[in-house]
Amino acid sequence: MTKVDKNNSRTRLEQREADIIDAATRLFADAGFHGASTRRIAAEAGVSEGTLFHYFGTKHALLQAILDDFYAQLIESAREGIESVMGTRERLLLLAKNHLRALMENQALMMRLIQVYLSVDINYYKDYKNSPIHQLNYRYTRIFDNVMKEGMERGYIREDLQLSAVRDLFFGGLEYGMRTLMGRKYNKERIAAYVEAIVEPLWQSMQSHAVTPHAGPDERLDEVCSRLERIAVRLEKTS
Amino acid sequence: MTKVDKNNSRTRLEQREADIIDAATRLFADAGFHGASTRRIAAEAGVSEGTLFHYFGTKHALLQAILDDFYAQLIESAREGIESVMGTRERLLLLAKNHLRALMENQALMMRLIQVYLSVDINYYKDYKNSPIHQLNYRYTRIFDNVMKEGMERGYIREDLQLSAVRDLFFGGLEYGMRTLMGRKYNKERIAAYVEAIVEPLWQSMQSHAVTPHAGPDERLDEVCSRLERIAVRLEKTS
Amino acid sequence: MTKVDKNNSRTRLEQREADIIDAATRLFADAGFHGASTRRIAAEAGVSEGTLFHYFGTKHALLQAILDDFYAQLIESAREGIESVMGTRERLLLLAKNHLRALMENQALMMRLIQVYLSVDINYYKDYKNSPIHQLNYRYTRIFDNVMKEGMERGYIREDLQLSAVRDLFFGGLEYGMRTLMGRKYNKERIAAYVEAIVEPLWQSMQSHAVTPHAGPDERLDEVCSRLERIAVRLEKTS
Amino acid sequence: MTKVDKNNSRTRLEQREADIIDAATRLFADAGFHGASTRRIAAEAGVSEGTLFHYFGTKHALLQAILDDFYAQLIESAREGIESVMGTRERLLLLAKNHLRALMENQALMMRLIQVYLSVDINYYKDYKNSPIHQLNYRYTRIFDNVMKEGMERGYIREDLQLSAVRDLFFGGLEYGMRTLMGRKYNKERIAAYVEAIVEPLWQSMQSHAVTPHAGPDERLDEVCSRLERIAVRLEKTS
DNA sequence: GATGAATGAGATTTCATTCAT
DNA sequence: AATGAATGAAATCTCATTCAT
Repeated sequence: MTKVDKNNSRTRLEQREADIIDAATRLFADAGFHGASTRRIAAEAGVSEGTLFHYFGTKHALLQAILDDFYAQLIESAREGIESVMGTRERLLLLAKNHLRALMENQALMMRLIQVYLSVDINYYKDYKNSPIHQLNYRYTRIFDNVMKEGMERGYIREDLQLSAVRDLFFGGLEYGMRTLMGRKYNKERIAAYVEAIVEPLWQSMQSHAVTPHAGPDERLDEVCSRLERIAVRLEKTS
Repeated sequence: MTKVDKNNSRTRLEQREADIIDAATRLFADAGFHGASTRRIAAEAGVSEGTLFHYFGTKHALLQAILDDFYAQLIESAREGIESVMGTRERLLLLAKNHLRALMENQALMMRLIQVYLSVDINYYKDYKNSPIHQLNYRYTRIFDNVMKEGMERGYIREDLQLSAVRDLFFGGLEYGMRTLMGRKYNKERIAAYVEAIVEPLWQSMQSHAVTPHAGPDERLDEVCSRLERIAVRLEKTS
Repeated sequence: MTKVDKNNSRTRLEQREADIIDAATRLFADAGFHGASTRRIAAEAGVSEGTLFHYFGTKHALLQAILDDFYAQLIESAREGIESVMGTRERLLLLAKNHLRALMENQALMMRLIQVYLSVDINYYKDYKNSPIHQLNYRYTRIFDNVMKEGMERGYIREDLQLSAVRDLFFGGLEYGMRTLMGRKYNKERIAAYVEAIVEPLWQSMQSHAVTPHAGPDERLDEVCSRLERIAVRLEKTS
Repeated sequence: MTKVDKNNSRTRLEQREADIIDAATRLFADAGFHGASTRRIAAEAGVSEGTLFHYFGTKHALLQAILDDFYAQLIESAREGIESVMGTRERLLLLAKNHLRALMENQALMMRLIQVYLSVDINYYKDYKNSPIHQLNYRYTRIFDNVMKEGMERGYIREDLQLSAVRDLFFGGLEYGMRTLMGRKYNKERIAAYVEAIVEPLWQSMQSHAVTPHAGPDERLDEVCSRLERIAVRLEKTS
């Protein structure tokens, strides 16, 4: 009986916490961090404003909790995903889909906004490197890194890639284009197509280019061309 | 004399406008749109708050003016840049450098923030497509598109690329990685290296692989030769 | 005990609300709606500005609350009054006294001002007919109407009166003259005298004029005079 | 030449003054005294804000100038009116029509508002009695008083009337009911009907009842006869 | 633990008025 | 005489946070 009570009350606490986080996520997504007042959040969560602060202390801490949850889910689904397929290419496609889906389900241009917001808010977190948001993001992108490293070890992709650059292209590309997808409803096919379009060029650049033998002469030609072009431009200007 | 007077007073107005825009840009960059109060902005610009509103009407309008200025410069320097070199690869490197330099000089993660902010602020601009910020960004990315299209036409790069995806990778990759560069001071060499690392994989994926080995360079040589011949003719005439 | 506590706290809320309303009424009366700042009102009520808005939301809502209270009292005392006497004339005198007393106690030229103000503020209430103030006033003047109708039914006054015109004369007359009374302190005798002076002419016009025997010849003469005068005027003009 | 110049410039000054007054009247009527900014008024009048203050010194002074003009016209048309007819009743009808027309043409619930506003604004004019608006109103209502006194002297109406009360009923009744007429377009017939409805009860209460049976009509007949005789003489001359 | 009344600092914006030109 | 840029005080309202109950 006591145990049940305890369980119940703990469950009730957790439920309330979840309610608040849900409401806050929804409202942050709608109106942005500054646009969503704690009063409104509390009302939508069905608790008093006092309770909200009782649970989370500050509005920033509430945001942080949301991001923790968000990244936890993101990381979990990403991990599950890559264990379900073997090939590097398939895994990248899966990571990309997972990423986009998570962002869009959370109307997450706004998640991005918050992310950026926090990273910029130097009054709050003095430097990005040590900000909690950076830590979370780091943990998350490590999954991508590991997929890539395994791909290199197994010889699926070139070993002379600059990992950080590819990572930037991967996540940056996905998110930059997402704005175009936003507004429209979440749609599995469209996402799949978009993900392919983003991953395909990256994938090609990851292949070992052993096949292109003409490197030597080509490079020479290339350089000569550039020099000639520069001269041409200069001449055109002066004439 | 009167004319000088007139000039002076006009210049004074313009100077004040510029002062306000400068101060606002700085503070928005430091603290974000909501974090920078108009009072603070006015103080930093050395004018009264009344004057600020005399010039810009609303805080949003001030932000808009900043973005207008920012994009105007961005577009101008981008245009100048691509006219100074001929090859697609060189042009892309130049666009990338220009983009990063502009963003970093303006501590522009925050510019990005605003961009995202506005696009999200659905209470303010009901739909992203018609928002002023979208228009500006569209005009800007057209420059990239044109470079790519010309590259395709001249055979420097594959014609079966999905332009929008490459564009997303290009700008998204640059901006995603920029956060790592931020905080540190603007540094020409580091930027150049970073830009190469981002552009290189993209460039490789743009090449027609193996199947069309020599096409590129040959055509390019041809064209350069033609131009040089034409210039030679002109030079012969003028000299 | 708990009940008392509850009562106390509820009473405290009500007390605060009453304090704010009192202060606002006083200041609106002194300086008009625009002339009384929320800051000043809050200070006079002994609460913070935040609290004022916590209770009433907007300044307009505060004004509305005042008017609601004011009319509620006005209506209640009017109803009580007419039930305490029987004759139509006595009832009218009572209504008039009640009206004047309420207005003067509330320094209510200003109440009138607000009333007019609101009805004119077409930016706020687009049409007078549906404005809250009109509704209140309508409910209030219905009391007068009912007294009159009953008087007609019972034969105390003529039945061919145009009710709306008499109503306008009654309330308009009272309020127009009130300005003269204002400034001086509330004074029961003076008010009684003034009320008599206003009601007496109206009362006479309400009597069935059967008593005036000479009506026949007089009216004829009267009409002839008017006709002749009109002709005279016309002739003067044309000549 | 100089004189012409002077005339021109004086005319131009007067024109500007009139422009400002017109614009201000319109805007005050639309939005109330506080709702109409000097900036807007200046813009609508086609002058600079500086000029507005150059002419009128303060916003309150501008309002005062408007009221001066307004009452001047009101008084003039009232005087003209009562000279055009002879009978007391006709004169009262005429005064009433003139009053209503002037108010409605100026959307003048608002004129009334200002009037009340000023009289209440004790921060501005410490006491109503000495306020300029009171002076104006006093001069205006004197016209009514004179009509009444003449009517008494000539025996058209009872002499035991309390003039101030009748005056309050007359103007108060007209203005109280005016709100009902507002909103609808100015309409001659409706106004005439309304005026009759207001004046009729007052007129009845002014009649000497029973006690002074024949006094009035006789005198009146005498006078009309005299006038008709005079006109007859004139007509004989002209024909 | 939960509440919600209370706060006061601060936000954006408006406005009548001044004054150098 | 005319301008309109400049001002700074003040206005309404919002908000995250606290604290007594």
